[in-house]
Amino acid sequence: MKPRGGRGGGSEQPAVRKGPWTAEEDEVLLRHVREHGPREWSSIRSKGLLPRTGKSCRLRWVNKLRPDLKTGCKFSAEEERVVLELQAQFGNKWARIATYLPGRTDNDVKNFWSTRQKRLARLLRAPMPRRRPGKQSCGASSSHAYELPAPKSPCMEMIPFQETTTTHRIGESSSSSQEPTTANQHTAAAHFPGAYGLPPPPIPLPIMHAGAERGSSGACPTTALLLPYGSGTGNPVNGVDPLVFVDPAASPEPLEVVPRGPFFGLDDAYVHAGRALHGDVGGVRFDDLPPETFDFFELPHLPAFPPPFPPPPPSPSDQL
DNA sequence: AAAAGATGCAACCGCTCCCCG
DNA sequence: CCGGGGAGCGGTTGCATCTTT
Repeated sequence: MKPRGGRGGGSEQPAVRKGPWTAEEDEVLLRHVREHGPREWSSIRSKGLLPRTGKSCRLRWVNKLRPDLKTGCKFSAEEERVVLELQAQFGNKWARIATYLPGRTDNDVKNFWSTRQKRLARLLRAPMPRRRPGKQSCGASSSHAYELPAPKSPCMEMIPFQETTTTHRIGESSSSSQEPTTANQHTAAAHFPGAYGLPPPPIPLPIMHAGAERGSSGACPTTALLLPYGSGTGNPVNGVDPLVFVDPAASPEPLEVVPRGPFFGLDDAYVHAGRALHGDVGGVRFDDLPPETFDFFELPHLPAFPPPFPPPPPSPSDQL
């Protein structure tokens, strides 16, 4: 795709400033929005109001200065659930997903998802390439992934989300030609046929507790010799296999279903079982669980169809 | 207490879409 | 109809902060 040459072609503007915004810049930007609305971003620079690009101004407004933003609070369980369901349905359409979450921006959703993805990848014993020593690139220099002791799969970094990144594309005649590409970026390399069939190692798995603080403090609560096991039977509603714990030493039979949560979009039909064992976990969020909790989750199979979701609500206030 | 690692988030970049002349 | 430019979106990166060792 050829770059649009004339971009920023005003050219006689002061040098574009990048990096963190100052309070003064915010104030100027807010004033502009008050006077002109959240439009005409480019004019901010062309008028010499700020040495920022229109894109930068727009981003600052959308992500930080908009008055209706929920800043500084983590995603609630409900928000988390919505993100998961919508991601499964729409794919990485963060802006679209964000329209269902008042006060959240596409960047918020994107970051939330990314964080979650990284954590799951790590928890599944697929160490993400360290960012400090070099930029991450799945598989590109995959030596890290191959350091895995277990015969899992190469490049498992993206595995945890195969089910979701793929889900929405099945049966979705997407209007966006970019979706499959995006999906492939995450899932193609994550093709790991062996992982689904591999029995997990016999390592104690902590029992989840609602409200448990997140963190890898290792302060995991009680543990039990419960291992995750994909039932392979499929979710009757959305096609996603439930996560089932089994104790292979005692019995090959599934012991319990992992309580629903925001994790893999499990259907409510599977929630009650978890509640029966662990109490009501409806409010448990991904962040609330000890990472070890997920260490040996088996991955659900791909759903056959994207779950339904109601039509988008009226667009939130992008205006003042 | 210090160092190393992990995490979360703000911001930038590249690309596409869409409107307008 | 076509091309230019603005706006928007998704992916990526940099860095400050928090946590763990």
